[in-house]
Amino acid sequence: MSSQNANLTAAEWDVMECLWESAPLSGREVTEKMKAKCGWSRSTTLTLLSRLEAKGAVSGDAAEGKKAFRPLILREDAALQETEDFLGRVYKGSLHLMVSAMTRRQSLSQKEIDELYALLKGLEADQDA
Amino acid sequence: MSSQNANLTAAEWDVMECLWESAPLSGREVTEKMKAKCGWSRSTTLTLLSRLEAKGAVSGDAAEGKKAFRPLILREDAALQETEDFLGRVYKGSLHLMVSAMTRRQSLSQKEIDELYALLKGLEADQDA
DNA sequence: ATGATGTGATTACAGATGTAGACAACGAAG
DNA sequence: CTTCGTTGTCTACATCTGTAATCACATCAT
Repeated sequence: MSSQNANLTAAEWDVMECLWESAPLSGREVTEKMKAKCGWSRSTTLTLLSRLEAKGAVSGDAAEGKKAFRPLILREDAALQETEDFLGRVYKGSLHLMVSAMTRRQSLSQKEIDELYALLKGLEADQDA
Repeated sequence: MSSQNANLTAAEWDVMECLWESAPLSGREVTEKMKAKCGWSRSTTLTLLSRLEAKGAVSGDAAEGKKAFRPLILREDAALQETEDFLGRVYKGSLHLMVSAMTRRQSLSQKEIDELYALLKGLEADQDA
C-alpha cells in the first residue's frame, strides 16, 4: 500500500466513532450501536473490533469473560494522520489549495466560509498579541 | 465498499497526475514517467491505465496500434469528490472542524494560515461587493 | 446434569488494490 | 520470410476490506 500509516478504513472509523463517543463499551454495546448505525451483524462488528485491536487502535481488556473495549488512540490523532495523507495525495499537501478548489466549485456554504474566516481571524489576532 | 463514488486509489492518483500534467501521452511515456516517479514496472503502469480506462477516468484512443491516453475527468472534480468523502468520514463534513483540529495540533505552518486567511478575506470582500 | 444463552475467536469469501510476469499481435530490420 | 522490439492484454497473486456464518466456551436457568 502506498500510505501504510496504519490509517483506519471507513468501516473502522465507524467503529471507532462508537468508542470515542462513550469510553469503555462491552462487545454487546458496540454490536448494538453498529447494528443501529449501519445495520451490521454482530460478527461484522466483532471482526472489526479484533482488527482494530490487532492494529493497536483499541484495547479489549477481558475481565471475567467479558471484554471492555476502549480506544487507544485519540480521534484527533487519527484524524490528523488521515488529513495529512489526504492533503498530500490530493492537494500536494496544501490546505490552501484545497480550500480554494472548494470555493471555486461552490462546494462550501457561506456558513462554512464564515466560520472558517472567524477561526482564522482569531488565529491572526493571537499571533499579533 | 462504503464510499463507492468511484474514487481513485492512491496508485491511480499517481497515474492521473501524469496525465493531468501533460495531455495525451503514449503508453510508453506514461510508463517511463511512472518508472521514474515511483519505480513501477511497465506492467504495473499499464494495468493501472486499464483500470482507469474501465473506470472511465481516462481514454485510450488507439490510432494504428498505439494508444493515446488522456484524462477524461478533471483533476478538480476528482479532488472534490475525494474531499467530500474525506471530510464526511473524518470531520463530519465540516471543513471548519478540520482546520481547527489542524491548528490545535500545530499541523499548519504560519505560511499556510496566512495564505488561507488571505483567501478567505478575499471571499468575504467579494460577498460584500 | 442439561440445554439455552451470551460472548469472543476462527474461518470464509468476494471484491478491491498493488504489483508484475507471460503472452499475443504488429511493424521494423535484416 | 524470420527475427526482434514495441505495445497492449491476460493472468497471477498477495494483501486489504467489507461482511458474516460457524464454532467453542462459559454461564444461567431448569
